[in-house]
Amino acid sequence: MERHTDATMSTMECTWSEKISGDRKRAIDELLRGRSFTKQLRSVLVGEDQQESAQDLLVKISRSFTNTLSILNSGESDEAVSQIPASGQLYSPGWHGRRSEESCESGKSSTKDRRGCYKRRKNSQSWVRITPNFHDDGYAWRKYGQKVILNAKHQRSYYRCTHKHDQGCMATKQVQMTEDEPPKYKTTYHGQHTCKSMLKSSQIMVENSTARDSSFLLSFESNNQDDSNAFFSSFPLIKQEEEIPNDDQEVTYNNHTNNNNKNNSSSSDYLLSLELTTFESNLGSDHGDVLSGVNSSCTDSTHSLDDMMMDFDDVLIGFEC
DNA sequence: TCCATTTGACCTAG
DNA sequence: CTAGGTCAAATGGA
Repeated sequence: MERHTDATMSTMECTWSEKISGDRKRAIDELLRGRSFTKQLRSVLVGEDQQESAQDLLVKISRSFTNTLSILNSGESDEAVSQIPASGQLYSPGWHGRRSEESCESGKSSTKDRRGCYKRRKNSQSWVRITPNFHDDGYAWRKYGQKVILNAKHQRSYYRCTHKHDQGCMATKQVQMTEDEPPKYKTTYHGQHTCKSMLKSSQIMVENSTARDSSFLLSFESNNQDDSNAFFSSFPLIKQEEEIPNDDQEVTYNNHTNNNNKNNSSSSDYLLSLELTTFESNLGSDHGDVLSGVNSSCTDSTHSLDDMMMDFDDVLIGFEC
């Protein structure tokens, strides 16, 4: 509440529904752009269009979806605050990455009293990586905690991005040694890096390509059906993983929800994630056989590009209606 | 002095 | 109520 900027204050005069419809239109525009880029990409992939590289188009598509999600997130209710700050606010001084203050705001004021004030990320996106040795993913991490975990032999370490405070980067990770023999390191990533020191994202690609590890598991998790962010936020990472053919690596996409019955809901977000997951999987050579079918509808990874475009169109139609 | 890590307290979700 | 996630004071190393 106190976090409203002047700009948002001024917009409060217009009705909520007006704002929603404006955001909705912008979101649709973004999606339409994405669709256009996707069609171009299809042309590139089938050899009709040599002017633009598939990689450039992928970047554009990814950006389009990110913009869309930012728009949609910024239009959400006060209750549902985006995990991904809208682009314009990313490095604003007022944004410290902690949304939880609202829950602690009432009555308490001293900084000491605010210890532990946070909201546990119940629905945030996460992906897991298991490596035989401690994995340096190239980002600057700072350890902020360590806990003994029930039924686990080893403690779990908690890391956040070093740039959390100066750039509001909300990426965190947890590292825990498994009880395997030999022990492995299970790293669970939460959130995406929004900091500018993404200097090493290319390094991540290189690391993966060199793949000194005989194998690792990478699974993307979204525990919330609304959390389409999860999928899109990991977009760049998925792309990087997919780009380098590596027979040894095992990639598993998880799009599981806590409630099975939620799968029955024909949420557009969910559909979009599914189809694009399939789409991505088909992009990088033959990963079709690697894609483990967490979702039954996803096991058929042999859609033609046209089929996927049709599905994509359907989704957009759903949005427009 | 600065910065990263350690560690116990604190808070929330389940 | 408990387990897990986060905070921040204390501590240590460069």
